[in-house]
Order: sequence, then structure tokens, then C-alpha cells
Amino acid sequence: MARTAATTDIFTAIAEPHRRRILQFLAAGEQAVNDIVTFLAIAQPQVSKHLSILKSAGLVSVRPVGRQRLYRTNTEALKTVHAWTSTFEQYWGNQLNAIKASAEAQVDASERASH
Amino acid sequence: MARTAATTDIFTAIAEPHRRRILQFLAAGEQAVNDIVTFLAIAQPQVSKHLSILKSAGLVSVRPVGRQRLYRTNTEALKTVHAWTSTFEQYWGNQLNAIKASAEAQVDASERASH
DNA sequence: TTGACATATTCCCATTCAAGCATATATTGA
DNA sequence: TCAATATATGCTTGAATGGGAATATGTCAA
Repeated sequence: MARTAATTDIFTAIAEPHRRRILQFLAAGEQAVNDIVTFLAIAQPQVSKHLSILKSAGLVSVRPVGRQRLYRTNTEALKTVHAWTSTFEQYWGNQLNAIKASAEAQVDASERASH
Repeated sequence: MARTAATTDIFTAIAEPHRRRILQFLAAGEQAVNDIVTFLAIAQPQVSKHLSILKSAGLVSVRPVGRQRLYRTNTEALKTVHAWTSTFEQYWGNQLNAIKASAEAQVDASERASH
């Protein structure tokens, strides 16, 4: 299977931390691009590119107002991810397994780092 | 910000469709690598690589039994993703209401300004 | 010990990705 | 019309990705 494009796959689209922060920032209400630039403190072209990706993934929508573009999060689109994680919900609550798994993962990571 | 490594970031780790299927397959109970190979119908080395990534991301744990390795999903690790999507939950089902409310707020503001 | 089986690792390749930088497009106001 | 503002697009680069194929490691059975 080829790599899934961030422009079409929601899971790939939200794999980028800046894009996750954008989605949270725009969830409460629409914001202009420049506000997002200020919020993220990264270069404007980068923001526009992330917004372009989020838009083609269906995660945000735009509304032009004068020379500004007001973006807002399409929160409904995130139901897909929420639904997917919900399939694991029935297994939560077993603390012992969780601690054990996390400990093993840590041992794993340090082994990987030291070799 | 540099690309987040799939080996350490859960969101990046689950961006790959094969890995999501593995997590679901292993959620109900542990399975040997060969069973996953059969389930996904892809080459065994690819499966081992995906499992390696999932393991260092803390999403699965392993238990050796003879010459087999039994993997299981660490479902607790997916709480992170579930919690993140939950922050959008408050906006679901009332997107129309939200737009309407925001429009009314604007009308209110302009009325306030003109009186 | 040898051979079969189960899994992991290595190397190569084509693609994707995100950032940096420069530039283009569009809109507003003087 | 011209300049300033707001945003988008194009190009390049270095790093990471996933698959394919070959091979290495580890374990059991005869």
C-alpha cells in the first residue's frame, strides 16, 4: 500500500503537530490566516500550506471576507478518528496491562537508542 | 517543526493504514506475526517493520512463546488520540446552531455599535 | 548437528513531506 | 493608478517513509 496522502486521508492530515494545533485553534470559531500565523509563530507560507492540506482533507472550510480568508474547523470530520479510537474503548481500564506495556516500550526505546 | 517520527509519535504511527488494521486485529487478543501476515496479506518483513514502529511508539507489546512472538495492542495508548478528538465533541451536532449563533452575535455587535 | 520454521534486519529505491525563500495574486485605500 | 496588506503558489532541499528483495537471527524437532 502506498503512503496515504495527507491531502485526502484524515489520519495522515492530523499527524502533523502544527495542523493539530490549527484545528484546535479554529474549532471555537473562525480565524484569519494572520491570526493563525501569530498563534503558531511560524512563517505565513507554511500556514497557508497546512491550511491547504487541511482543506483538501475536508477538515477546515474557508470564507473570504475582504482580503482576508476566515478558516474554521469542520469538527464533524474528526468524528472518523474519534469513532476509530472508540473501538478500543471496551478494552480500557485494565491498569496492569497498561503499565506492563508501557514499561516494555520504554525498555525497547532505550535498547534502540543504545545500539 | 521537523516531521514527527512514527517511532515516537502516536498520531504519526497510526497514520499508516496497515498499522491501524494491525492495532484493531491485536486489540481483541494477542496474535503471532504470521497470523498478522495472513490477515494483512502483505510480506512478512513489512509486517515486522510495522510492528517495530508500533512497539517503539508504545502501541503494542510483545511476548515470546517458542519461536513465535505474540503481539498485542496496548489499547491504553490510544486514549491520547481519543482524548484529543474529544475536545471537538462539544461542537458536534450543532454546527448549524454554531453558525447561526455566530451570525446573531455579529448582528448584535453591529446593532450595539450603531445605537 | 542439521534442517525447517518464525521473525527480524539490512540495503536499495521511489515517493512524500515540511521547511525556507522568493514571488505571484488579490483586495483595499490614498 | 499606486502602494500596502493578506494570502497563495512555486521551487529547492534534506530527511523520513514504505515497499521489495535478500539475508540474518533464533528456536524447535528429528
